[in-house]
Amino acid sequence: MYRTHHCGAIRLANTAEQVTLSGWVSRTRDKGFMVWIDLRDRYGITQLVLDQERCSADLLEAARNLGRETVIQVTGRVIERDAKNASMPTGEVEVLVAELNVLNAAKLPPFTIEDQTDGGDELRMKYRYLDIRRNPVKQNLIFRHKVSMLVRNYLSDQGFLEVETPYLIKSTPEGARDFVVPSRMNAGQFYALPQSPQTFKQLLMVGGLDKYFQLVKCFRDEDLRADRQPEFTQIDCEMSFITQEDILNTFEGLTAHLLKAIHGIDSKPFPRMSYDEAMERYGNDKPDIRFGMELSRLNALAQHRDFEVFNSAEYVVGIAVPKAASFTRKEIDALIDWVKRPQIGAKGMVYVRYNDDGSLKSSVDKFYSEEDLKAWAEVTGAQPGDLICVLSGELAATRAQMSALRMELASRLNLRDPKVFAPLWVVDFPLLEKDEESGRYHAMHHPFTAPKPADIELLDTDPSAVRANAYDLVLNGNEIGGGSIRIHDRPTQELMFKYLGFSPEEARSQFGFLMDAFEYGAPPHGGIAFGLDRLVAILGGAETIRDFIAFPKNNSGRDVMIDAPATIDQAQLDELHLQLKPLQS
RNA sequence: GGUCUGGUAGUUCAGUUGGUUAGAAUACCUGCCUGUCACGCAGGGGGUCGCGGGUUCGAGUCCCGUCCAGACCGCCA
Repeated sequence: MYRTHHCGAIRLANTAEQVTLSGWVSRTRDKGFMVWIDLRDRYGITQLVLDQERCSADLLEAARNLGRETVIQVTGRVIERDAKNASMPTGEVEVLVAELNVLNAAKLPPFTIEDQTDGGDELRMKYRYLDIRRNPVKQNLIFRHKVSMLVRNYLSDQGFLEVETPYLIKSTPEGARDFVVPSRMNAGQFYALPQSPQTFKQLLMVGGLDKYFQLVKCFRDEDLRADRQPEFTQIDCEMSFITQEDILNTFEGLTAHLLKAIHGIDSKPFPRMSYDEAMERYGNDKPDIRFGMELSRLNALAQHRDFEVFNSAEYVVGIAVPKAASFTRKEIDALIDWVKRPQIGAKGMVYVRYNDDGSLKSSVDKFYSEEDLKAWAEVTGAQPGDLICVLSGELAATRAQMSALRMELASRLNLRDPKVFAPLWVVDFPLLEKDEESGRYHAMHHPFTAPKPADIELLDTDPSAVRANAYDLVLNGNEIGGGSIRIHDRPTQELMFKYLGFSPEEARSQFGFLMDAFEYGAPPHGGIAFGLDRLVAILGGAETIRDFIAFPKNNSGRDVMIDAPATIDQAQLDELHLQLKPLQS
């Protein structure tokens, strides 16, 4: 028997019991006459003690020579400590070691296995199995398990069935790039890994399962970000015989349940905002509504003066930055440089200091009177002590710039409180989005999304005005879920593919199975999918999702621990009927 | 595909205007230490300054290229 107790389990009540513990040597404190060892396992740390009087010289010597992370088993008696440590759960007791058994030696780890490790990210990823021994990472994985179980139990209680769908499916050109898998048995043919189980869950509805969910891996071969991995987990859901209202209520219920269970927060009802309103007020379809600084259109007030930059702009927009009038000239210049970086792309920034004494001072005083500036302040809601930032230019680009500036300033001013959770439904998304390069329309959500019935006639006249029964759930400025009511009849789906530029043949070869299914009694249905990794990270109060994934990929999509991806040998290539082009060098 | 930041001891970092033998902390090793818990004290070992080229009397430092890492833009139906 390796152990009678876990390392986090022993208390004063166990005093005088003989116990056997197994775990890792976290730290030894060697006073010569006496040695303490912090023995660690998943459940906690128990202090072991050995000394000259109560232990043999050999045993003491063996204990002094234990290196960090050695796996040991000890047997001994639980005793009350002379000097207690109130900061740890097992701090009132220790185990007086009678037997010590080294189960496995350990090389010196490349970084310290401590909550505050000295290891950098790259090293931690390379030795992720050591990183996972650290409390912060371990706790994140435990937290993720907790969220997953809350989701599973909640949805199961609501009558949802978890059904697995295949990972080896078919590539489709729409949407994200697919990861492909060559087929050995079918020369020259490839599977694709699913970007989502979208069509399968719709077919489960046609199959009459009524309510489906799955915690499922999805794969997208696109560039990574701090919050984006090539393989990620979705909470994928679909329901039959429902309206958009039913879906919003059901998953508002799920999300509120999580917020209540994890943070004790009552969050219902979630506010709702149309896509158009979100864009107008925040310049963004996933606004962080924990703070203000809403966008105000200043065209009417700022144009028709002598300031050509504004006069020639499609859109002039301002925000009131609370208590920022005290920014120094240097700080404001730095801010202007920030918005002018290529990533943001603004040409410049006009600012107005609304001083505490009520006076207004701007970078464009030459063109605007104090009366003018006062009007800007009224529209933006600026108070004395605030700073008004104004950008101008083409509508979509300027909105994006101002949205980025708003988020940046909120971060700098600590307005994004990680303890506050502000969920928001964004609804009435446009059905189609014009791709400026190709001039083609593509589905904003996906091609199975139903247009709002009232807008269908606009498809021919004004495609970008057609709204969809599509919705996103936004939490603190992050899109954590998105879904739609689906098309469930063949003619509408064919029409949609036509508008998206599919030939009838392309539509049939790629999605014929789905449209065939629609002809055999497909129920009205719709659904939603949550990004579990991101949801867990946000609920856990973190920015990056990587620490909530046991074995994440790095920025370049590499697993630096197993060193993947990697080449395969010629025999494997031959078997798969693949021939590699020479690599460019 | 692009922009930016970084790469110096096992690790995290500092390294001034280009100038003597490249430092600190921590980790590690040795010794000491009668209640430690980030134990303490004393001593010690440890460097291809990512790689290649260039400028220079002289390069960790400047220039060019390249590789790696990170953040972001594009991309992510």
